[in-house]
Amino acid sequence: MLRLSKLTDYAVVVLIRLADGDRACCRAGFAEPVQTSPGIALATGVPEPTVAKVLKSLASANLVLSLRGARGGYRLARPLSAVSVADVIAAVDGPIALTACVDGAGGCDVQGLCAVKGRWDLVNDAIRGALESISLEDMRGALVPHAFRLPEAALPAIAVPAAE
Amino acid sequence: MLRLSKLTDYAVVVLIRLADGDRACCRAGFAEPVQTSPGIALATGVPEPTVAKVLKSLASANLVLSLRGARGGYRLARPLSAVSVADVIAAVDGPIALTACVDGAGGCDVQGLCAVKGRWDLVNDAIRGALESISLEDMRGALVPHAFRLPEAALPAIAVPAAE
DNA sequence: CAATACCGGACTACGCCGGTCCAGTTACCA
DNA sequence: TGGTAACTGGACCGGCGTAGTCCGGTATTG
Repeated sequence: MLRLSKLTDYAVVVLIRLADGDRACCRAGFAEPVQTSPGIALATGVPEPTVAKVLKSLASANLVLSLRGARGGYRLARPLSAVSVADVIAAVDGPIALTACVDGAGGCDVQGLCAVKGRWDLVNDAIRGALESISLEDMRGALVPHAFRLPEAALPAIAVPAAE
Repeated sequence: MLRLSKLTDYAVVVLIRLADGDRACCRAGFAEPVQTSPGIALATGVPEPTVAKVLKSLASANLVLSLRGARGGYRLARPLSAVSVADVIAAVDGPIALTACVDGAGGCDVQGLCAVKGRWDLVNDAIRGALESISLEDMRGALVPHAFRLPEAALPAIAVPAAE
């Protein structure tokens, strides 16, 4: 089914929340507009420990910046438009690869007979390309029916090809 | 990690084997150039029950044709060039979808707050497109240095299944 | 100094996938 | 006509990875 981990889904939600919150909630206006894990958990409905876990992964991948100590929190390292879905997946789920065959590790026990060895690379590259071409800004879009949107029209309707 | 099930990998191997075997081994020349699961298992190194399982899925999806009874076996329904990777994945792993969110089933418990609901569709479509643009013929390519050219040991064995 | 909040682990439970097996059915062949 | 080979559809079980939680540690603020 080509499953994507649920953590990645959460990561996208959190990142978008981080972007929207930057200028509309929490500590906006301060020198450091950061948001805390509990705050994001509250806003998104995702369990707080899970939010913290996701944030840690994102911080390790330098997708978000962290400030420790009291009054600390997280902040986007880059605008959403500069973050691709591939970046998020790589940060949360590790490198993008469809099969165990692709990594050099000799996991394939029938290598001598495998007729497609190395050919998944073709598929991997295609998927990677597709994933890298979509930014979180694209995913934010104009979708939320209620509750999550800010009055300001500062969100330019990104070019979504033939949406609903 | 965007994992692709190992069964799908096997399915590709089996399908390519099925194509190559059509004109090079087993019962080529007969009215019905079919190959049996045991034969394919022997040729590919994949455990026979697993091969059978994969073949069953492929048959259900009409990617291969089956002939029951003695002297029965499997045969490609379409040339490899007419089978996309997406077809194989859909046959073995079910419909292509990255998250549980996409299917209407109310699996998402924080739907009211989910800021990206429906936006994974964008990613799904991109990946589906990438997958559909690659055929098994592309994956077969000219990759095998010399392993699969059916020169010696492997082929005679499958030509005579009784030699097991 | 105390409170807050990130950091980096480890740890556990659940669900799904990989792999196997069995009974039943169909078709060829002697 | 009976035996055999092979597909068919299902159930079954073990292993692994993910989801989710928790704890001790550290840094910063007030």
